[in-house]
Amino acid sequence: MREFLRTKGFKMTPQRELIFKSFFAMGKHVSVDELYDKVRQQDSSIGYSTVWRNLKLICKVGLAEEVNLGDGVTRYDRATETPHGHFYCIDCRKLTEFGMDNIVGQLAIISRENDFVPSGFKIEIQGRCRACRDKRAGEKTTAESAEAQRA
Amino acid sequence: MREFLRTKGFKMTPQRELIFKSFFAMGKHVSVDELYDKVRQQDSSIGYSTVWRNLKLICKVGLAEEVNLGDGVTRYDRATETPHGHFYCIDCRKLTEFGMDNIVGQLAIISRENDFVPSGFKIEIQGRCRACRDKRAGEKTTAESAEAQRA
DNA sequence: TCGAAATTGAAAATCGTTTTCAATTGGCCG
DNA sequence: CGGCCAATTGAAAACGATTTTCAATTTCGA
Ligand SMILES: [Mn+2]
Ligand SMILES: [Mn+2]
Ligand SMILES: [Zn+2]
Ligand SMILES: [Zn+2]
Repeated sequence: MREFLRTKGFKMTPQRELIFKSFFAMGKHVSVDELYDKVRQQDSSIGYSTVWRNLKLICKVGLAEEVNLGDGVTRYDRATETPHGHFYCIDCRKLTEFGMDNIVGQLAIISRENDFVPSGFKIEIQGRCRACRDKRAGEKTTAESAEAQRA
Repeated sequence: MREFLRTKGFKMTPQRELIFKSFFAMGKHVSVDELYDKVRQQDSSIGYSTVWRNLKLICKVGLAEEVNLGDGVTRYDRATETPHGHFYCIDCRKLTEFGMDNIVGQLAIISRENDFVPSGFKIEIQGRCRACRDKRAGEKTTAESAEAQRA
């Protein structure tokens, strides 16, 4: 890692090392805050901006990319060998992944047909995960059928 | 329109009427600022928050939906009969649309296979549009081949 | 017409992101 | 080894789009 960064003109520091390690140790779709908290457990002197900057760096060198779901927080997703799409539960906001190898071909075709040179594909499927559907079903029978405020 | 809103429990006002009219008269993917400017040309007394609130309302009643591209501004896209995806040019940030009827079937299948009940699909293809590619080509030959700063 | 509920506009509050700046550190060079 | 310069860090402030607050006004059904 140190070497990898050096070739790109970046230096290694204790903070950076801890941040990188922690990021890759955590699950996918990590927010700055989440990583900040995590890192703080090891070294409470690390600043927020350092975490943020290194997350940006991780993206810049191609090891991750930002995921934006319109809910106000940017999440960082480790780069994967094969592209994947996201299921975004509109209730619990959990992200789940799925492969999209079969679809990528079609997206490439569509791009070509539209004289567009693609560099990346994003597929997001919104809906409800099993857990939230079950929870809803339970609540609906129990509670009144009045207006359920739009989640 | 007035009637449509009334049935949903909303009132009509001069401001609202102008905002709705203007929104649907403008092209797709309108931001609050853009609509605000547009509306102001007709009635310079309308407040920013009123425009914002009505844009939200338009979404709430299903006539449009927010589009988030991670560039900091939320855009509002008129609801279309058939779902469509977006080409997002990483140079000029222009959005172009494409139909995705053929792909929706597959996304539905993928969802079912993953025990996820979908309510919406989003496909975003990032890359470069023809205009920006041509522009780049021109610049590259003219200028030096030094490090092109990552756009 | 009356009044409750919705709407409006200005201003302020939010809040995640990004920048600033002085101090510190990493690592290449001699 | 030192020394030096660019990179990095941390705290704090700046940003900026979004959202809320609140008093005043308006809508529309009873
Ligand atoms: Mn992912
Ligand atoms: Mn669109
Ligand atoms: Zn869920
Ligand atoms: Zn372009």
